[in-house]
Amino acid sequence: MAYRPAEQIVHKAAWLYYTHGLRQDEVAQRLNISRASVALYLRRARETGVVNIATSTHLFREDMLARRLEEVFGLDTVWLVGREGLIADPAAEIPRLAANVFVDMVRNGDRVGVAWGRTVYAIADAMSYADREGVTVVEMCGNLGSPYSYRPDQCTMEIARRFNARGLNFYAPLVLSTEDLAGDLRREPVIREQLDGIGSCDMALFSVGTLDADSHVIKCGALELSELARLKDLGAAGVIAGQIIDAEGRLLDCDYNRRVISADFDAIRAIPRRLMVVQEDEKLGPLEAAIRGRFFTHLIVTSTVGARLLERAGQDPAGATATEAIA
Amino acid sequence: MAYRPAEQIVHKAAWLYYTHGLRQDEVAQRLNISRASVALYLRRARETGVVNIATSTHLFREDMLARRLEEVFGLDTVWLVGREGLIADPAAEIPRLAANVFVDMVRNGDRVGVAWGRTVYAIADAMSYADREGVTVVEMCGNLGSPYSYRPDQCTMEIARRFNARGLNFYAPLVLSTEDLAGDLRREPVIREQLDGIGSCDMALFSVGTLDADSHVIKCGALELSELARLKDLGAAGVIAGQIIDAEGRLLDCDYNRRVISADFDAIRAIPRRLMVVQEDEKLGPLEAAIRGRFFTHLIVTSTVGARLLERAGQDPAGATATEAIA
DNA sequence: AGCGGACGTTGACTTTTGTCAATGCTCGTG
DNA sequence: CACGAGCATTGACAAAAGTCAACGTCCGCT
Repeated sequence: MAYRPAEQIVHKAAWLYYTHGLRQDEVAQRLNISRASVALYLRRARETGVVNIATSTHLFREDMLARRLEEVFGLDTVWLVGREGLIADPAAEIPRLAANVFVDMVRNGDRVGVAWGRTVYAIADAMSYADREGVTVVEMCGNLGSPYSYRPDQCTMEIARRFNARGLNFYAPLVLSTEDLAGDLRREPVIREQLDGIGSCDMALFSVGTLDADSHVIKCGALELSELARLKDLGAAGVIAGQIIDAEGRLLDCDYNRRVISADFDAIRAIPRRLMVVQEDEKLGPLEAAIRGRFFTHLIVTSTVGARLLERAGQDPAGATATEAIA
Repeated sequence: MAYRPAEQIVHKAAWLYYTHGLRQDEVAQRLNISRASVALYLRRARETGVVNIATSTHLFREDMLARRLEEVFGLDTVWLVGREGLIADPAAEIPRLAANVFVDMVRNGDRVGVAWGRTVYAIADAMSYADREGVTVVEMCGNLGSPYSYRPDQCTMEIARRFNARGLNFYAPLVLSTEDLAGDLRREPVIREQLDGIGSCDMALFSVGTLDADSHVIKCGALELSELARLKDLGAAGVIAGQIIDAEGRLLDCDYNRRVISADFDAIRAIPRRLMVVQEDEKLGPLEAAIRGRFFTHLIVTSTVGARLLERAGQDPAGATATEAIA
């Protein structure tokens, strides 16, 4: 990456200020510029990721509930947003927390798969810029012109931009009109290659979708409202990377799924670190399905959902009281 | 790790201030404490690693020289400290840069091997505290009561402390009086286990030592001054983790090496990311030997040394002029 | 119970940082 | 070549953050 000389001075100012601990006026003197410029450069340094300020997310891991969830469901790490007294609405805090955790989980050279949805976009939005090197962000599902929200490819690209990374979009729609066409397309070398590339990711970021009249797959037009009832009868329980799963987390055997171009579930599960982020308390059911399908290793949810998960798994959510006590 | 309630408020203040972007007085109001306390907590948050401020090290990777070195010697990443006009003495900047790079390279759950030396200790000293989880720091060589400087085990422990990590020290001296004793000790299960654990590290940090009257191994008493001449005749070129290597980077066949308890070279090379840091321009020779022995994948040196390495490898250090131009 | 020390907290003051309108500079265009 | 748009830079002022002595509180000890 060619270095614009203008950026050089920003790096120098940031290094002197943040690493050497000089004051702005000292930095100004050292670099022969005004202090106002130093202040300006430092702001730019923070905004562009030349300087990265990360805050510990321990706050959201500190109660017993999180540890119990990790233990009971065999997860790597669980973060819970409860009533820490930080903000009125826990759900609103989730993308911010997820962005912090996500940025921390991605390192130089990583290949990162992202699925899309409202939550994922909110995370992208809350992410700080970071000066990673050699990161690749790959889309985990086909594309879709979402009329009311952000498109999957925009989502991928936005995240890539924040990591100074290369963004790889799928050259295919998420869902096609016929099974045959989807099959043909999947066999196309370009598409094949993209699908195969998902399994070699180092980490993944996604959410799980619901299946209701106002859920994402419906609203963005991937799925017809009329198909919904029949799918539910077949046992549809949630949506992962644009594909419908049953209550056990298996790919539902249905016409819709056969017309979809998206990541293979085994490929997803082959990714070592998979961060699942769920904002809404209403997604409890789909989340349980996703757990059974072993789709993720790291989880961020509200403590309400955390407690319910344990309850419904026949576990006493002991420590829930501790959570409440935090406030 | 049990959470002292006092720390909780520090985390909360840091989260609100750094992640939500509130002002100190707003944080104070939200947490029902005085603004002065908020300022205090925030400082503590920074000092203890609850908040981590990392500055990009791009500044030290920007010239062609670094890229040429990576290419010619097959290294992963090279950072060069030249005359960026930041500080008078490039060598003094190296531990600071190395500390930044090192902290960035270690992630949760990593097992990190550290060798010791003046440089490694200087790095430990310059490191910020970070709130890593599940990190283990293992000593890569036996111990030694260094009269004039820090001991290997102190070095390991200090680094562990900064990562909130577990530190594993070697339960053996670096060098013994007889070959037999060293052999027996190496075969002891406790020691065997520690030696074996080195190969399973995720990353390593070390420097290379010289062999002169005033070099580290001599000064700390590991090696007798009287032995030096004979070792040089045998082809001794440098020191890696307390062991002597020849110009080709191979373990020198000598009495001293047979009496040493330290990491096996193949185990070191089995570690995927190995950061070599060299402060002194005088270590050019030992460094070349270390390169030939493929001891490291990442390198931090002065640009003077960088240029010389290329020259002596028969490469024109083009771009050196570019380096100078930076100032 | 009384005492003393250590440590956490705060208000008031100082220093440092953020901001913004005004100015200067560069470069493409008529 | 002159002009002006757009952007970088700066000085001066306002806002925010840092500091510290004084005070309060808790806890162990006599």
